[in-house]
Amino acid sequence: MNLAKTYTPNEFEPNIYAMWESAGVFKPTGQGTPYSIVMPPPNANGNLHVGHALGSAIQDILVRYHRMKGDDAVYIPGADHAGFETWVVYERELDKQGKSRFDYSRDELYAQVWDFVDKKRGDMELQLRALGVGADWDDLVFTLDQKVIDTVYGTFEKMWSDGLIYRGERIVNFCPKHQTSFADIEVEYETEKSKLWKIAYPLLNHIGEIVVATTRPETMLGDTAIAVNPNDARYAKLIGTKALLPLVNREIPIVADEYVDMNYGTGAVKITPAHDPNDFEIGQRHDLPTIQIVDINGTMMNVPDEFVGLSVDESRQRVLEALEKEEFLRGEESIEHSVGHCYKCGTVIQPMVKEQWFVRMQPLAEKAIAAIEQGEVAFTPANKSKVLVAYLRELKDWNISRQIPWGIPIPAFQNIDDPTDWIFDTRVDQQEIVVNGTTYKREEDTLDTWFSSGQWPYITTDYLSGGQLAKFYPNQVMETAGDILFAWVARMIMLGVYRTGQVPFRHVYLHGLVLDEHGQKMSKSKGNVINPMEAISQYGSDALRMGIIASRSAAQPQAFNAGKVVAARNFCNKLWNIARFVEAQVGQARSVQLPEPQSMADHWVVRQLGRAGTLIEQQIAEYRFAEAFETLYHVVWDDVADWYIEASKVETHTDMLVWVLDTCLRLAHPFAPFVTETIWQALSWHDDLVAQASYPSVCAYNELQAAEFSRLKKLVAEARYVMSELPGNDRYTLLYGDDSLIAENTELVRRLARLKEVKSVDTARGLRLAASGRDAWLDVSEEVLYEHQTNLEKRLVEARAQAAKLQGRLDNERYVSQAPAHLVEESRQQLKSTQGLIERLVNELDVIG
RNA sequence: GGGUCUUUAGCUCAGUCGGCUAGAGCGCACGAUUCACAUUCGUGAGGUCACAGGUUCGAAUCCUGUAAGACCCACCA
Repeated sequence: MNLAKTYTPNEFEPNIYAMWESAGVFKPTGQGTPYSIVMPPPNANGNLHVGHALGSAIQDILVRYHRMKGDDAVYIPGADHAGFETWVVYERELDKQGKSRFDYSRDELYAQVWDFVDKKRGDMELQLRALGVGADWDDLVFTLDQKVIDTVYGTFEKMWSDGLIYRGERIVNFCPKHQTSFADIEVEYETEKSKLWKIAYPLLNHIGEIVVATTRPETMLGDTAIAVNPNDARYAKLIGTKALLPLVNREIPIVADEYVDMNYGTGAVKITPAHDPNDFEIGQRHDLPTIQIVDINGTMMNVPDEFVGLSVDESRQRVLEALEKEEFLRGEESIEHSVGHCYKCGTVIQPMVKEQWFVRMQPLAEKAIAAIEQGEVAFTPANKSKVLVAYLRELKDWNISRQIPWGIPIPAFQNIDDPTDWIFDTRVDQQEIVVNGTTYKREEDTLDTWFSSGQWPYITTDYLSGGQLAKFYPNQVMETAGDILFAWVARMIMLGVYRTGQVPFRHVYLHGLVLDEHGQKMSKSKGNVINPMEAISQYGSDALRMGIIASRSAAQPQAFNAGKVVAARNFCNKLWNIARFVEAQVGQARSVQLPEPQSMADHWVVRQLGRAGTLIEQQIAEYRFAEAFETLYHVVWDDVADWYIEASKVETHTDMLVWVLDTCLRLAHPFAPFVTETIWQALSWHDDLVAQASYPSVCAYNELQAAEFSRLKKLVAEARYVMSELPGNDRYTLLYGDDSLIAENTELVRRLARLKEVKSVDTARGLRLAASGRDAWLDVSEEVLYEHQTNLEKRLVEARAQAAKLQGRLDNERYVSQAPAHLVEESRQQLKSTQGLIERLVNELDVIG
């Protein structure tokens, strides 16, 4: 025997992977329809999490399946430099060494992080291999590879000349801890309890005061106006006049702006253009000065001496105290409002005015919306298309500047003599360049990671340069996590359409968040993180793959279920043992041919495997992976192992056994690549690898023969059931009369039903197996027969209820006239067979009674 | 404020176009077991499909509303 007695995945999985790689099975064959999936590049700064196990299992199933179907399939792997994410990790490392980013230049830091990531990246790639990911490693793209940077710069230049990229002074989301700005999408809002303070500003041209309401009193130090609604009668005559800003004693105008809600607060709003997005816009409309009062460290500047250098929170307290003392406070009110936080460190985001690079989004979004609405990209689940379009419609300009050293440098230079003169240039390794006698200095910011990863499909396939993989663009499927629909999928569609004129992929499949076993979100701080590598060492890679896709539907946040992983491990063990049985029967070296079914069990198993194969194809085509796996699980376990293998112990047809196992291995391969390959290799029936084999061939069978076996199964099941209801554990004899199905299969029936004996009799006696409708009895004693009477009565009641229900349905004229004819016919047949059952049960009770 | 999703067995979840007695895994109960596998085999119990209406010959499935929960978006100072 080549197959060991026990199934021990950890002993063979690494070798199997090495075998695939050295045989080059993951390379596109150049034959067939191109089928491509590009891996969402995992962050190169750490370990894979369980979400990767789910995503990569689905991606790998699709690619392996399509390869077996004869497509020219490729799975392009990647690694993400993950700009800000990695920077956060590295900054922590610096912190541990007692260093800070300010101890080094941008170029030095870039080099350090490069080394750091280079070390980490290998781990991630090994982990993907452990998951069985059949990716074409030679085509791996790292998001800082030269070709990525070249393409990204090409896009930047095109956008620049198309007027889609501009540099502007805007309110940006700024994290004072990480000292960088963010895109809107990177800010996490949380609802917090706070207070709405009312502050009196003395009027200059009238007697009295105007009271404003604010949640951020400290920002009053930067106020440059008060705004009221133009239709607000209360303030009408104040419009155009001035008020005095308390504590600062600055004269500020009272302006009218539609933005102000008359019904909220006092109807008068203090305007701080430098630190609030709405105030900034009002400031633009009314030509107000912008005074920055919070610096990049989150401390106060440009304010009266007593507040300079205070943090925002301290400043709030001191301002309130001062206002109280000078009697400007006019009350406070408890409210709830949402506050933006840095999604990495939780620090409160400070909106502040900065000059940054922005992408004009609406021209890009419009084209993406059109493509989505025309169905050029399909979504699973389908509703996500609507959700994405709604997002795109509201999309505002995108801040792509990041004040961190780790990332792709922004390819722009500024005239040292004219700050408004910017030029595009890719010589970002030089701090200064001279163009036509003018000196320009480098922009020190880097690009938002999503700006480059948003171009992933056409970069990885070398589509723009027309490389070897160009035919794989657009990709067939983008499989990724549902929570990056906006951040990534949206940008890939927009940039793909912009740069290539076509959508980057035909289908988007989104998987949901994997929660812990109790349905809670996993997090390091809760300590409930499931490590996929531990699951692999415990149960095997195949088991994790199947266990994690089982019972899971698209984009649904669902708990990790270790029970499913165990069940999948047991399934692998079942496959293993089917193979061991077959090996023992037929040996290792032999050829696999399309067999000719002989016994009715042969015909039946051919039918079952054929049906399952077709069903799995449909289910994969509809992205129903959990159901496809369930189909596989049941055909292998229930049909093949529990019935066909058992039947073959009575009558062995070796060619058929070989074909059945071969078919199971092919069907199972996309789901359980390691164990199927291990068996395939151990048996030596083929010279190739199952990873390169084709999807199972269909084998002809006779439906009548297959149906005969189904009838036999029914008889066996009834015999088992009736015997389990009988007292004691005796083995019974089955008696049969004029019944050729039993007569021709006495040994099969005896063995499957665990009977003592199966023999023919002239006169009926004992307990009739009524349900299966065969001419068969269990040879039981009078007492047992009598005890069994109640069971028969119970079944008779059930059968009569069923018959009444069917009769009622058929008596309903509207059912008969309006329901589809085949359903009506089906009901008639059911009624007939139920009536037959009732008759047999009544006879049986007569005999006993 | 707007939107998306979820609610089915003790637990975690499937259930496609509305159509057989609503399924799976785990768990539970009873039984088996030298002959591929205790990572096994057989049998069974367990469900008011969240709730209330409606449409239909027929609803877990479609419509309306209610409740509970999850998530996303949004500038309400």
